Amino acid sequence: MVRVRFAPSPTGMLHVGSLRSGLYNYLFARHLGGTCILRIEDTDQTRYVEGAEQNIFEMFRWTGIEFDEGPHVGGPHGPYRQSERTDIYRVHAQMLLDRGTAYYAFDTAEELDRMRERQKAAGVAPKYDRTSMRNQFTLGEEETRRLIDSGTPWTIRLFVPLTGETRTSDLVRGESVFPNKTIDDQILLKSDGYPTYHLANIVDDHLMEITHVIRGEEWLPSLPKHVILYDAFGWEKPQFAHLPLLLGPTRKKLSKRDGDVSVAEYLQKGYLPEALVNFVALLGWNPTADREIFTVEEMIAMFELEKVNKAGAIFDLEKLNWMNGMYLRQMPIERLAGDVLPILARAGFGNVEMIYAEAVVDLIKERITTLNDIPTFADYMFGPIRCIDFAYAQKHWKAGTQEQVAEMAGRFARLNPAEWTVSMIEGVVRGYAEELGLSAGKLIHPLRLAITGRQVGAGMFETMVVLGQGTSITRLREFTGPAV
RNA sequence: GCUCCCAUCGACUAGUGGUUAGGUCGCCACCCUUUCACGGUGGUAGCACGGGUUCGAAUCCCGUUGGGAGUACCA
Repeated sequence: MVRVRFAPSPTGMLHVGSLRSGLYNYLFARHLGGTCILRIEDTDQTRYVEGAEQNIFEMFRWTGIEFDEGPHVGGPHGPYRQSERTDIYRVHAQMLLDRGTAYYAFDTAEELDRMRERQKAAGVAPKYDRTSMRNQFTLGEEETRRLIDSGTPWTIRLFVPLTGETRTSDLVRGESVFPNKTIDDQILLKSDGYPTYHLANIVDDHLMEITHVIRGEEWLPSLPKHVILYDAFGWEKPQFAHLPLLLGPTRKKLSKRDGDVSVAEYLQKGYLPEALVNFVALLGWNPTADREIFTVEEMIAMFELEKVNKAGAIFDLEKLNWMNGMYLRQMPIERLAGDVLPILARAGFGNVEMIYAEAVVDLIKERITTLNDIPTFADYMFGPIRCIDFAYAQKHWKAGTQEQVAEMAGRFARLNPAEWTVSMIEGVVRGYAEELGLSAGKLIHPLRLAITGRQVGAGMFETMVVLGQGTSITRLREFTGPAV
């Protein structure tokens, strides 16, 4: 039985890269009928951000990705918050101490800084120097005991052999070999009693019976440390799969500098969760080259780690926008209208009827990229015209136009309410155009101008139907040409 | 600097020795048309470079170059 985990640290809003990692874990587990767990890695007291954990839960709920075990749902391997497991890590650190694969160190931050400066000056790679720093080996057992008993702050470091090499294996990248002399004696237990990622992660993955570790490529360089740790404990290793990074436009790891990187921002901007998930899924994984749009169910059915790419992928907003538009057009209208009411309210259009919102969304959904575009794209559907496209007005509002518009308003008024349909309105306009010997466009543009104030919009007759007979006629009668 | 990873159109990718190197986004043109979109059609553009291996390399090997990640008592 396959068990995977998504293990974010609550240090900020959930990142789109994290969303993808979580998604891949979820797809992988569901594909194989396994279990996907959520573990909160909150071992850094200094970076803890209030509300971050809540944001993780909320964003995954928004995207529909569910975890089988986690702090929010419980499970047989809890607690799922590392800050609640500190005793476990301490016991395991002691196990390593007993086996001689870890040791006490007493160096202060300043001493370590000086060590790195010396190494840098000497042109050597920065790495903890076991032979010259203050630790169990240089101080001796007795002094070590005395320091600990006297309350001197201490840490526990991983003992990495100076010779030999460590081999790693990765499902997407294959085998790699790391010279042991380049691997640092990583701190496992910090002086504040909390574990570092490396210890907590290995211990929890083992205790939680994780079979596959699927995580970002930024962890690849520390994989040998993890391999050494598993061996030090004498534990069987899970399989590893390091995912290609999500990149910004400059090909560097996607970060805040590159714009919106948190899932919450895309929610706020009116993107549909289905579109975001679909988009992010295809960054680094491709089930088949002839399709772009997939439901989560389809992705689950097709997901394979073997099809995950090695190279990083740029997060391209243009394609996300296109994809969101695709989803917008195929989404059930009721669902969209429900989402759009709060957006309208925020834009100052309160008291909009659900049925009316549905009609407007249906009218313009082909022309917008996100739901947030609605209040600005079609403000005239929710209140009086706010602005007039002057160039458009100049082009289509000529001498005599006023009278033609008035005539059409009169004819529209003669339609009974049941006749307020696209075909009837169109009939009136085209009929009148024929009488005048004009192309219909000569009349439609003035109509559009008087009713919407701008050039770009949905079909004119459809717009008038949604807007209603009374409002349409009123606008035609009250419009007296572009203000000068 | 050191360690590791990576390399197909501008972007996301298909391709696992023999293809006119395919698809999608973007861009351009045309069609549809009351505008803008949608939709349809066509087009633009790519195997980083150099050596091998092979009858034959985008595909395999080596090197170069380029890019990235890591190098914390952060994850």
